[in-house]
Amino acid sequence: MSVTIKDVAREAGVSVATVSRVLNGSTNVSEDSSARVNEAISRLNYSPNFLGRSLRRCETNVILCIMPTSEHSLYSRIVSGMQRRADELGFDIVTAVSSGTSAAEARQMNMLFNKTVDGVVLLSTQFEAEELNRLAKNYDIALCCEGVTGADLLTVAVDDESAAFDAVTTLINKGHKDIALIGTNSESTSSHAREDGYKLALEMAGIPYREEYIYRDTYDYHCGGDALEQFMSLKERPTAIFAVSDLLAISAIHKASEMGIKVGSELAVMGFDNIFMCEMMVPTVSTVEQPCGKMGELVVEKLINNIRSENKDNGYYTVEHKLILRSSTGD
Amino acid sequence: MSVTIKDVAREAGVSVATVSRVLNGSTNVSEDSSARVNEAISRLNYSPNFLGRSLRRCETNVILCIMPTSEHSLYSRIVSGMQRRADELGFDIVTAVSSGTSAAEARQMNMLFNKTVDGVVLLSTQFEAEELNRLAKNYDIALCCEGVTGADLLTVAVDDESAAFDAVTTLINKGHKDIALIGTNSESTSSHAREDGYKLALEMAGIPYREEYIYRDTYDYHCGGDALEQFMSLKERPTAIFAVSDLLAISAIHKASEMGIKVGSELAVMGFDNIFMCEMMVPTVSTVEQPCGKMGELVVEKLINNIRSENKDNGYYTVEHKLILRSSTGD
DNA sequence: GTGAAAGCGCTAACAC
DNA sequence: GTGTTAGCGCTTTCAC
Repeated sequence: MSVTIKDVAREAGVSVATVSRVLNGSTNVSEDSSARVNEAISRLNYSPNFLGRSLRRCETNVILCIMPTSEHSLYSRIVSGMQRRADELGFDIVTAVSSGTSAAEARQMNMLFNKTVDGVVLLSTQFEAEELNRLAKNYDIALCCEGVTGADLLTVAVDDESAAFDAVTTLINKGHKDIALIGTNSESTSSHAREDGYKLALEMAGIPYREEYIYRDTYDYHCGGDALEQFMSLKERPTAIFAVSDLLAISAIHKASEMGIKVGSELAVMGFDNIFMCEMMVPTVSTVEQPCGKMGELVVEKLINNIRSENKDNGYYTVEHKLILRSSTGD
Repeated sequence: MSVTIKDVAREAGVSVATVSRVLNGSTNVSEDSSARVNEAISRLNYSPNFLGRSLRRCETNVILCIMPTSEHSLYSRIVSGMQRRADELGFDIVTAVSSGTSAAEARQMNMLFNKTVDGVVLLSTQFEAEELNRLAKNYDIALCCEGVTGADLLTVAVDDESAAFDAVTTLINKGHKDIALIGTNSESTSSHAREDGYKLALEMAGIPYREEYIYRDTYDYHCGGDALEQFMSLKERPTAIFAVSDLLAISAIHKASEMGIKVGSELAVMGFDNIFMCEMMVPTVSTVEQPCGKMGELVVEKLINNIRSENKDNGYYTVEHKLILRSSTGD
């Protein structure tokens, strides 16, 4: 059916070994042979079978990126960065969406076990630290964007606590004292770290922590609006809100707008992630930007190093965040 | 290094053939052997090498979905549908992002040529019809969401012309006569078909087509706002706008809001696609919904049929669209 | 500079 | 019901 290296060899009048040498850029081939092989290749429209090659070489040069959803511009941008660097290093990136379920994630991890891919990058995971540590012993796995407490494997992420600290401190410097937090009950470490940063910022400014200014639910869109409703039902309404994700911030802004509250002047709102929508909203949304492209590049580079090397780097690499101030905080 | 079928065979005290039979659910294995093999498998934590299997079977049971961007909820939802159906049929879906460049797309198509995947679904493509027809002769390729004029291969999409016709007719039925169009100059067939639907709706209602009510640029976000500015500079401003994509509609709404124009009452805006953001905007955005999940399921099912069969189905399958009316049209 | 041949891990045809 | 073996397409050692 398909044209193989044998066909090329026959067509070029050389052995398969010579064809293979040409394919892999070996120097030990005469110009004449090389030319005849290349000619045969294009004449037959030959494309090497990577299954054979990978089986023989015990490597695929493919990295799988598993993400909970592809509907998050944060992830898309990380993947773009991964692709950029992978391309330079001769690797391909393929992605799979786990929908945040451990069943799907486990199934997709099979591609690692059955040698379909050389390594995996997890953008947020359902696996426990223990399980990850066990897996990382035998396979090349990395976390990106979202660390796991207690997991001892290659990780690239922003310093969530310090980023949240900066965000809230910015609100404080604008004169706000009554600052509410929209957090989550999820097990995600980033959510907790951002909450820690919020608390620290208040503490450093000598502002008392008030339990009624904290709303915790899930990352689901409607929770932002729910939080806002609750905050606005308080006697002492907050004048500013820090949400641990842009989507929650946007939902809160949406609800505020419905309630006739002027976001930007009457109420300041700050999100986290800098998703595209932040610029499209009315008002535009202030937020903390994660350097997605850079995170993707870095994690791929480190992971490929691990794939190629014996002694694994299981470091935790922190990348710089950046505050983006827009209309929702009156900027 | 890795544990292979041989190790399992030795451990279980049987031949590799028997292990293979157990692995593949053959009935011709005694209960005793089967039990011993399964025991050995779990004792050794064995996972079959898919490179070996795929090489031997000449199939991978993996389908690649190439998309121009992963930052479009439309595509994410299509992929979800693809995964759902693929899972039922024993296939895996992996995705790759071409960024809308033919270079990346061509590189990703290599996975088809080098046997890394069994088939490809293209969600919008840079390939010409001719090229696609040539490729489809030898490989299993399908288009989803976006057809290509003159391409004779398996395609699943909505009837863009009829969908746009319905959208514009809805505006007309609301009493609008001055209806502008935000289209594109892109080569995408869907954009053109939607423009045709717009024209047809006007024609059927006896409303004259006015060139100054047409704005064509790219799918880029800012173009919606640019269009709105131009429309509002006209002496006779349109009272309604139909945009060929939600992003363009949202951009126009954003700009209108900046200009103090009340969208929903003073100006009706209708988009296309029903992306998540439609519900998050203030006002929420009326639009035409494409049945993404269904399209994904259908295209995967048909493509797998093609992969498994000799005579290829290169039909063009149309799925039903649905109008979603929200605040931006005063609903 | 080149070819013959072994073997990567697996499945399936064949023999018993 | 089970084992032996050829061979999928490729790379790479070894010999020349």
